[in-house]
Amino acid sequence: MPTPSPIANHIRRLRFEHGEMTQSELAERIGMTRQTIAAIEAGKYSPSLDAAFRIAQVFGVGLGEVFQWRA
Amino acid sequence: MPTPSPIANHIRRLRFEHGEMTQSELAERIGMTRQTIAAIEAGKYSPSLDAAFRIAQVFGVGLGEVFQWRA
DNA sequence: ACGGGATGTAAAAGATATTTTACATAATGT
DNA sequence: ACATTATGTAAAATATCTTTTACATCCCGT
Repeated sequence: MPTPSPIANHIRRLRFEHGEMTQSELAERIGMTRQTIAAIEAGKYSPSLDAAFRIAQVFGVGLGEVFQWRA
Repeated sequence: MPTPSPIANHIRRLRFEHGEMTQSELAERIGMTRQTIAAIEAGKYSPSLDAAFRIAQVFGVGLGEVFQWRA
């Protein structure tokens, strides 16, 4: 299991706020797999900055509105 | 050599705006190596979100003011 | 009760990021 | 001229992220 990250995220909320978007849909739209979305959403590890940017863009918000740093 | 990333950054400018901070100093402050800073600064690959957050915090700005997505 | 869609999770393989070690050059101060 | 500091860069090893494959449960509609 990957190392837990000190980064909180609001992916799940954003998904539901955007038409009940499913993990699979989100994954497909940013070119990643469902498992990766699930892991990031669960905070199992911190994603690449690239992945983070693509996720934020799907929701039309800035990085800071998806991921928050606590440490 | 790592893959070039579609992410632009302003680390170098920010370093100089913050007391001519050196790559080594920045690296030390965020617990990474000088080579990693150099590679990120040169856009050789996109850092982890964790590294990105730590860099932004050193400069006291948000992620978007350090890294910008173009793609 | 059954089937399908959404999610949780895990192990192994693959890809990418980061460290370590090492050497090079340019700029600066003495 | 010499030493020191900052930076560029590279190869190999290590760590971390991501995919692939697979199976599990939960929930909802029929």
